[in-house]
Amino acid sequence: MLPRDLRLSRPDDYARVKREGRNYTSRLFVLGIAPNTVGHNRYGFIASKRLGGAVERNRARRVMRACVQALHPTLRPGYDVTVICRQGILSQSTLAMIPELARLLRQAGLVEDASS
RNA sequence: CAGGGGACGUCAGGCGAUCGCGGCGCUUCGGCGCUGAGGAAAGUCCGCCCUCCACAGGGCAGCGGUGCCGGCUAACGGCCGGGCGGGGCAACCCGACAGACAGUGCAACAGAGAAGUGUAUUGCCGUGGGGCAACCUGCGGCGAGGGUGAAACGGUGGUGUAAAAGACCACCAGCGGCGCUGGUAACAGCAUCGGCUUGGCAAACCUCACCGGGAGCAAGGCAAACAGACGCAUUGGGGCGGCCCGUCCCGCAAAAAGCGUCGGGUAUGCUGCAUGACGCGCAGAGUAAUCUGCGUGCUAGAGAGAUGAUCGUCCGUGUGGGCUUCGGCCUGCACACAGAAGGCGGCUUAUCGACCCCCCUGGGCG
RNA sequence: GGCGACGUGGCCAAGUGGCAAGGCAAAGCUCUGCAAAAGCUUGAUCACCAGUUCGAAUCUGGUCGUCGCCU
Repeated sequence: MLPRDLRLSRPDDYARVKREGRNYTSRLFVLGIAPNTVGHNRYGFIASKRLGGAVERNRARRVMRACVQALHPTLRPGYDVTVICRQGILSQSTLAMIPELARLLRQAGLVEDASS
């Protein structure tokens, strides 16, 4: 799913989302969303050092990517999205996270009305 | 059988399905094929390769490191073998293991005295004085006994004496010198002599021997972008991160180039970036570390960072529940430490466990 | 990824081999009708684990944590 085109790569991109975007928070995630001009969505994933070592942080990012992969076809294009995980994500199963992330995206208005 | 030790150790769940990710190759641009984390990838504690500082030279000072002997290695603070010391009944394990008669220094408190051929209002002995006595006190000798301390200036027995003492003697321990034997050496054994004892701390300064130029892949190179000001010069200026030698660069008409200071700007692309002191197998040399030869293999290369998600099945261990004909069966859960970022050799630290081989001690049976 | 510095009561900190200063804060007591101020008292695994030493916050090695720098 996420080839390189669909990922945020520059530090400036993350800073722009943090500065201009809107935030949506749940128990496991913090979403930052800002419109972009590239015509499709781009995603970035943040796992802080509070989660643990490199194994835990890489694991958290992979799980977040798997969730976004499942939801990406239903989303409205043209936005930069950052997903920040909070503590406790490593003890949750992936299948339980997808509805929670979908609820946040719907709250942000990114879910296509037709497909939902 | 129980407990324990060693080791070159080996492994780190296996197989399969669907949806996906990085790299390489092919492509009819739909896709297809191959391949994709570790023993520690970790900590960054050592040693190198590599890159830049022109070359990376010598000496002095300083700083840092290493420190029994021999060997291995590209090198090492690593490894192997040996010696010495310590621990264990043993197999075996552990050791920053040079020098304290080159010098300087340190030892709180307690204690008479803490290293100085030093030590006295505890004590022992002789003797004088006072007192009925217990006892008090002057002088002299002593360092054995008691006591303090982490540590008190050899031990035992005897001679000796008023009482004592290496004051003297015998044996023992320890120190030093010379010699012989074994060993490449560290060292060990033996013999002899000496003064009779000269302690501890060098992970205190230090001495001796040896080693080390500095910085690091965000090194460095190419391209792109941005692009100013000032200063520097003939018995000159600057570099080689201290000094000297030596050597190099620039300049000696100007300009350019160079160097320095300040300011501005910048994480954009490519490269460095993976065939190497490489892995595996066999044979040989060596006690071993290791080396040599032959054959064979190519084995991650990202750039906010690729291994994930959902399942099936099998095996092992632990644990909960149910059934049981006590052999087991069914089912649920859990199953280590941990993720490459230039590469390599080590060390250290983390780690649920499983397996192979060798050895020691104790018990039982034959 | 690389390089470097630092961990001492709740906070700021001195101490560099010999019973761990000081200030702020906190609690208790004195003083007061009550408070404030003042005075007195109380409190430390010296980040952790080993080693050297008679003796370690200090010296040495390792572990953990925090912070800074790189063009």
